[in-house]
Amino acid sequence: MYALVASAPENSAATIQLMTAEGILAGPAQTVARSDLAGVVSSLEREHAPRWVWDRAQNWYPELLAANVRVERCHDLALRQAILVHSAFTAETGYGDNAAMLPPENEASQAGSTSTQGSLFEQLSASTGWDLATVTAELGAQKAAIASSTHPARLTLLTSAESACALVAAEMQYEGIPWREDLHRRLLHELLGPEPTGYVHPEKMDELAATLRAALDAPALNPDSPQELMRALHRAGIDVKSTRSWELMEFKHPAIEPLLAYRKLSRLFTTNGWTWLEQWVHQGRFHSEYVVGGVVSGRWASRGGGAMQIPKQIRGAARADPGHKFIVADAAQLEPRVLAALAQDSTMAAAGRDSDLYAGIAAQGFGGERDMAKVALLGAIYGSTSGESGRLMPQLTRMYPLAVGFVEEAARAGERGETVTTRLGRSTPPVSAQWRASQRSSTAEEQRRAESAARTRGRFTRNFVVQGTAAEWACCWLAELRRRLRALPLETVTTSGTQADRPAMVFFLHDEVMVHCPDALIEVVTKIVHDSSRAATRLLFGEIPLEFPVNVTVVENYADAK
DNA sequence: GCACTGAGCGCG
DNA sequence: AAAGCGCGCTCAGTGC
Repeated sequence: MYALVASAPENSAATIQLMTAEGILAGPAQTVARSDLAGVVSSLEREHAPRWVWDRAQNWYPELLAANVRVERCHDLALRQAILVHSAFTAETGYGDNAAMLPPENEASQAGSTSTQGSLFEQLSASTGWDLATVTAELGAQKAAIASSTHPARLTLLTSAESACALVAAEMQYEGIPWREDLHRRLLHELLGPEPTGYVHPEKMDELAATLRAALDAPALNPDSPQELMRALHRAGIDVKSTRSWELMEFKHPAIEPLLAYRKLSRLFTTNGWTWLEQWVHQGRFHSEYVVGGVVSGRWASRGGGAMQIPKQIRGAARADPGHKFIVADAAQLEPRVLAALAQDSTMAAAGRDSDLYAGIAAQGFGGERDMAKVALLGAIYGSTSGESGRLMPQLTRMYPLAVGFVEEAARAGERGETVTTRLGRSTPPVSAQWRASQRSSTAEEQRRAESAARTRGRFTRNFVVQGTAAEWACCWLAELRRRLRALPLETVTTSGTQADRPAMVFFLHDEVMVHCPDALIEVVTKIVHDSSRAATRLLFGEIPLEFPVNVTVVENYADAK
């Protein structure tokens, strides 16, 4: 059973239509005031357990969660459309030409909540989501496109898992990461000094700036200005081409150390300091919005608060509640393993038989040098040509012709302007007409630039197939994890039997997931994490002679993970 | 004053 | 040791 959810003509209402899997309407559509929506959804969920179909989960689910209503499954039509529009598997179906225009994002449901940004136009357009006719037509068009595609099973899996992730993302946003404001403030005080009042810098930054100005003999220097800084460095005889820290570290000069220290503190103060704390941490939780499929490769992005760039420096402020632990799980060497599976390179798969793939590769041919094996393999996935990893490529190619050949072929296709596709069917967007035109250029200078652009695109497509398929593995892992956690019988696993005592996914970062878990459930949830990873591997690749091991640590404090 | 870009750096 | 992939955030600087 499907339950289609759409915007009613009146903005403050929704239309709900039940429909069978065969597309037959089950009863009349009902119009529900937005304020009654959660109650209606809750009772339909209990009665029919339908698959909810809506323009975007993000436009509907947050308000349901706020009313403590959760759903088992959905179709997020916008996320499915983003996949199907470009997928090579649906290229012959004509779907891309007929897809409905993407629904706007509902501003009110977003995590930022300060609502200071966003033009008047955006606020107006945000008020109208898809109506019932659009939702019905788009669902039909998507089902038809998948059914007539070259790989219906893979696209069904991908679009289902992606929709499940939309639910995961909204739930994570709602839960938030347990975040101890007092510990964060203590960390800031230790590193930066007392909280400054007004528009001044913290003590420790001012001290370092003064040391730096003295060392460079530049009393008026603003260390935040790359231009001023570059001039001052050159005057002091430090001949750098940029002021990047790795380049500065090559030089020996009394100004380098205070400059690097200043940079580090400045970054902490401006990005994750007191202002960040006030803006993003409320009632002991850090809430950020996740953007599923926000990256071309299908990885998640985040909006607001920089959830996916939390520096290691402040992870100590993430603490599990009393009686709880964080279960932090990350997939070991996910991308190299994905490459071995995609290329069906059984030699590389054999190297990954034990839990450390890099060590296995090092043992097979890099004289046991694990770091060397790692640099070489990542270089192959990123398209490195120079430096140490570039020099190691010939040896890697001799050892694993299938794996290296696979990414090389993806690179060549990208250079020719073709699209490439992940295991489950996410394709790169087509090259622009401008890009294609530039490839047929006449002058030598244009030719040189065109070749450079082609190589850049080759590195992109080379990485896309691996990073994108890794994102699909992680997406399936999350979906399986969510399903299994929901299936835990509430009364047998918690003392209080309340929603608050259930294990909750609270953070996800590409190949790592964090579950906030009551102490009594740590063993059972740890097993679920592992079971879900094995399920994800089977869903993507079937039965293959390669494991995707997951490292699990149980900690009170996120800083103690790995 | 606003929108945009580049530099720099945080994460994987 | 080197600088190859994908992002988001902040600030300085620029152009209107």
